[in-house]
Amino acid sequence: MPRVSKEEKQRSHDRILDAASKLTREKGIDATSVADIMSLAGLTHGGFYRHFQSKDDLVASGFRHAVDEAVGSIEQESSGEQRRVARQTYIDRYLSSEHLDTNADGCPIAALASELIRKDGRTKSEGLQAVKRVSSLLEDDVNSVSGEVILAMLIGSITLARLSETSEDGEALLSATKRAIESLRNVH
Amino acid sequence: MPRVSKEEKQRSHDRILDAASKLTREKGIDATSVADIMSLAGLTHGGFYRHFQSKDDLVASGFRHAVDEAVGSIEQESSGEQRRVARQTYIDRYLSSEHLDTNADGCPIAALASELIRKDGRTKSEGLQAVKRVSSLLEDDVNSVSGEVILAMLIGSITLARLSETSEDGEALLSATKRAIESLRNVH
DNA sequence: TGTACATCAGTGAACGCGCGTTCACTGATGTAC
DNA sequence: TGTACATCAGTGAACGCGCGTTCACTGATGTAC
Repeated sequence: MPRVSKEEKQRSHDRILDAASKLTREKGIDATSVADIMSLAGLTHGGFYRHFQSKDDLVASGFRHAVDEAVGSIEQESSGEQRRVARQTYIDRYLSSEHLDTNADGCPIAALASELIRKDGRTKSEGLQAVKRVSSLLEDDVNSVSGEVILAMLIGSITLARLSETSEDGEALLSATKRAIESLRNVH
Repeated sequence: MPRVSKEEKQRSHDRILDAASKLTREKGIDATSVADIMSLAGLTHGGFYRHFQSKDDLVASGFRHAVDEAVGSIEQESSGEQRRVARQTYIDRYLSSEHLDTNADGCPIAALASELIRKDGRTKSEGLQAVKRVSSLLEDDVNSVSGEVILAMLIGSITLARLSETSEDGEALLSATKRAIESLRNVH
């Protein structure tokens, strides 16, 4: 059957990126194999190296892809009221019960945090950049609570909520975190 | 040379537990092999199954061991002023620059969070219990901010601090989190 | 526009490697008399 | 207390397996004339 057109190759490339981005968030980086990813993308593992240099390369690209999807559109809202609304929407979605069950489509930083810490090279660097991007998105000009602290609360909260015994407990924690963030905003 | 006395076996057992507890926090669960652990404990891998039923069994036990070491003594302080002091000491140490660099001796929940979420069986259950124990330790009777929210802030904060480009950035985030926790305490 | 040929996306078998686990073995420890 | 024997902690080779990566191959795509 092969070879395949340039357009078809680009579509394959995108599917591999999507598959990697979701599978790594769902099962973790180490537990996701190249063959799993290719299979989800509807291909066999042998063709992988026509698209990426290595698994590490794909993981870094897949992570970046996930971050772009999560915050890319919000970053466009350059300032003022629209930015404020987008930020609040982001927080509300982050602390929603949907985000609690859907790791595969959820925040890539939260999903991969303890693996990212131990990575190096491009994957680590994409992790650092992601934290910066989301932090600056959450930065609020009118008061002094930093975007990084808010992000820490979001990540810690969704992580612990996923380590709760029941989804009710998890949702209660997410709500409590939301109230805490609002309290912090009103302090200064 | 073998066999070895009961006391000697107990010492081996403890060394294996210690080694597992540190190595998994340092390198992650999947990236730590049974042979690595046995080697750090001064033994060869073959003897492992005289001590534990499986790697999973050891990981769960090692995690429990780490949690006991971290909070066991503080849990003894049953109430009142001593408890309050112990809790503040815990938070100060958690948000210290020492904790930033020493993953192997640091909070096991933060070190393994995104791996624990995906585990099942005893390891997952030890993770759930650990969150409960540390949360209730951080619960403050005099005001309404829950222990779980504080723990979420601690875990999110140390994780992001470890994903900072410089240790100065990391320490700044830890300090900012400390101030945020104090603000929350004074709100209600 | 049509033809001849080079390219290369995708396939599936194969590679070397490290993993968790098993096993035959050793010899000091523990126990029964 | 001393002796004979069973137990079993620890060793190191071996197992089957899945992994990331490589490779010869196929045949449609892309290109040069």
